Amino acid sequence: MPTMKDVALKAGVSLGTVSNVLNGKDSVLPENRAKVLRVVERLKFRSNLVARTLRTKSSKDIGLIIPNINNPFYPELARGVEDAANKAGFTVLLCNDDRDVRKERSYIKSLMAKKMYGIVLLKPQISRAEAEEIALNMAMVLMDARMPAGSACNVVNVDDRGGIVKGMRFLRRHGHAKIGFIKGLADSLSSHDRVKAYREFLKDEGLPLRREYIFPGDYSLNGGCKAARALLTLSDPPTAIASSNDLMALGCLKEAQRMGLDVPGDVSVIGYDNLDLANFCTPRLTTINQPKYEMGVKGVELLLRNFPHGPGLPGEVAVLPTEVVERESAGPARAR
Amino acid sequence: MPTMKDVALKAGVSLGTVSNVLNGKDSVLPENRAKVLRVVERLKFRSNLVARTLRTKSSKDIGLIIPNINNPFYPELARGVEDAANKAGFTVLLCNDDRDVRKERSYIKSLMAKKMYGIVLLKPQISRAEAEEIALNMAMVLMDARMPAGSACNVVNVDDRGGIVKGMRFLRRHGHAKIGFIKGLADSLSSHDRVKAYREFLKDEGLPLRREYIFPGDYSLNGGCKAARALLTLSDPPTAIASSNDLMALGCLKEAQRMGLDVPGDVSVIGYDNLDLANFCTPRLTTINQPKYEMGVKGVELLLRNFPHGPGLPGEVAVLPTEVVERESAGPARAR
DNA sequence: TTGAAAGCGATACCAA
DNA sequence: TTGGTATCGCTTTCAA
Repeated sequence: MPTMKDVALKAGVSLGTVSNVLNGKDSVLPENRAKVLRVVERLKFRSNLVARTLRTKSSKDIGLIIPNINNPFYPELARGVEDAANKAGFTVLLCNDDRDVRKERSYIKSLMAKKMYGIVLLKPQISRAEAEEIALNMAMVLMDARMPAGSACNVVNVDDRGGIVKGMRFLRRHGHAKIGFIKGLADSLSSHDRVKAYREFLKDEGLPLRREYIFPGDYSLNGGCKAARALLTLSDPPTAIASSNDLMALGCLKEAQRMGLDVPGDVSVIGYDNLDLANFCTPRLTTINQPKYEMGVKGVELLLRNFPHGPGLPGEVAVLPTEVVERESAGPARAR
Repeated sequence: MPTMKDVALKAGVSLGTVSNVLNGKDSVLPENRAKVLRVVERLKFRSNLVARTLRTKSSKDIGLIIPNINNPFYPELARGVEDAANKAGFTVLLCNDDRDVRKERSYIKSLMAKKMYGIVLLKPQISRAEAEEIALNMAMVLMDARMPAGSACNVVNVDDRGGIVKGMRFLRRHGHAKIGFIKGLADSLSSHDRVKAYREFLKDEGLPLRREYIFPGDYSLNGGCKAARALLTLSDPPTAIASSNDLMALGCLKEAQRMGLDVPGDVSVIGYDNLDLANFCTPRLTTINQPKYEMGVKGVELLLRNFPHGPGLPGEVAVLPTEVVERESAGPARAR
C-alpha cells in the first residue's frame, strides 16, 4: 500500500503539497496538481483514513445505536441514517443495544474511543447528564427522548400525540364511540405519550373513559390476541380497537377473525407504525404511519448542521408528523 | 481526554509500561501495574483506538456489505454477524450496496482505507480476481458465492438445492404430482440453484417437466399474485405451488384466496426463506427455512479462524442446512 | 506556492 | 522488567 510519502517522492513534490492536492486546497500550481494526480492514479493511492483521523481527532463516521435491527421498525430508519450520512461523506456504524443500558454505555465509549464524529442514539437509557457530557465531545442526536431546553443534544421525535388523535378522529368519523385501546410496554416515551393521547381524546370528545377498554399490551402478536379476546368478550364490547403498534393490531385482527367476527364489519382495528406487515395481512391494516426513513435522515441533518466544526451550537429539536394510512381494517361502525 | 502519556506521568512509569499493563502483558511489576490501573481509573482513561489502529495497521472492526437492510432477510443475518463479532471483541460497520457493483467497490475501498480487519460480503458482484486481491490485505468472507478451490476467500452458502428438494419431497409426500414453481430474479447464485433443483427433482421422480408450470417471478408480492393467476387458470393447473421466496408465496396465497380457492384445500403453497411474515399471514406459510442468524455467526467464525494474524491460511467453505418449516399453507392433494 | 518539520497517541523494539 | 525512542501516515504550521 503506497503512502502519501511515496506519492510525493514519485511526483517530485513535498508531502504537504500532496496533502493540499488531495484535500482540494487551491494553493497548488496546476502543473503540480496534475503531476500528483497522475501519480495517485498510477500507484492506486488511497489515503489512510486512520492516520487522518488520528491527526484531525475526528473521523467521518457516525454511530447509530438502536434497540435491535431485528425489530422491523428499525431497518428503514437505519437506511435513512445511512443514506443521509453517505450523501454527506460519512459512514455509519450500527450498534444494537438490546435496550440494555450497560450495552448502550459500552457502545458509546467505544464510539468515543474510535473518535467518531457523532452519535445517533435511539430511546436513550443513559441519564440526561450523561448525554450532555457526551455532547461536549461529539455531535449527538437523540430520538424518542425528551431533553430540557438549551441542551447541547439534538432531538428527533415523532408526533405521537397527533398520531393517536388522528387515528381516533378517523374512527370517530366512521361513527365509532366505543373505542378500545391496547397499550404498549411502558418503557419508552412514545409508548407513554400514546395512551395519554387516547385518554385526552376521549375527554375532549366528551366520551366516557372506561377502564376496561384499556388493555395492557406488550407489543407482541400474542399480546394483541389476548387483548382482542379480553376486549371483545366484554358485555359491552368496543366497536373499534386502536393498538399502539402494528404487531398487536395484527394479533387483534387475527383473534377477532378466529372468534368469527368480521373485520372491519363487526369490529374496526387500527394499528400504529405502518410496518410492511400492515400491507401483507388480510384485511390490510389501517394504521398510523411513522416516517421511519425520514427520522433517520432528519437525525443526520441535525447532527451535521449543529456541529459543523466541533461543539458550540445548541441542540435543536424536530418533531416529525404522523398520518393515518387508510387501508381495509377499519370502517363504519355498525350496530350489533 | 487524557492520553497514555498522561497516565505514565501521573503513575511515574514509562509509556511502554502503561502500554504493557493495558495490553495484559505479564512483564510488569504488580506494584507498577496497580499504580497504573489506579491512575487509569482516576483519569477515566480510555485508549485511543485510532492511534492503536494506525500503529498496528489493523482495527478490530469488520465491514458487513449486504444488498439492503430493508430487505427482511438481512436484519437477522446482520444480527448474527454483530453478535459473533462482538463476542470476539470486534465491531461491525454495516454497508448497503443496493446490488450496485460501483457501490460495492466503493464500500470495499473505504473499508480498506479504514484498515478494517475484514469484510463479510453478501452476493458479491465484483469479480473473483478482485475478491482474491482484497483477501491479500484483509480477512474476507463471501456469502452466496462460488469460488474456485484454493481461494483465499472464505465462503458461506446455504444448501439451496437441498431446501428445494426437501420442500418438493414434502409436497410429494402429501400426494402432489402437479407442482408449479415460481422462479426468482436470475441475478444470484441461490436463485439459479433453486430452479435447477426443481427441475432435477422432477426428473428424479420421473415426473414430467411442464414449461407452463414454471413462472418467472421477481421476488415481489405482486409477482406472486401474477404467478398464481397464471398458474391457477391453466386448463390443467398444479395442485401445489413452490415459490422461491416467501413474499411471492404470500402473493400467491392471497391471489388464490381472491380467486375463491382454499389454501391448502384447493392448492398448497410453499415458500422459501422463513421470514417473519410467514408466521403472520393467514394461513401461516409452510416454508423452507434459511438459517439467517447462523449464517452471520458462521461467517464471522470463518473470518476469524482463517486470518488469525494476517493472511496465510486458505479460505474455507461452509454450507448451511435448510429445512422445511411446516405450518398451514400446504397439505394433502385433493382431486378437483 | 512550497518544503521542512512538528505533532496526533498509540505500539514495539532495544538497551540497560 | 523498564525507559527511551522510532514509527505508523497523515494534517498543519511556519519560513522561505
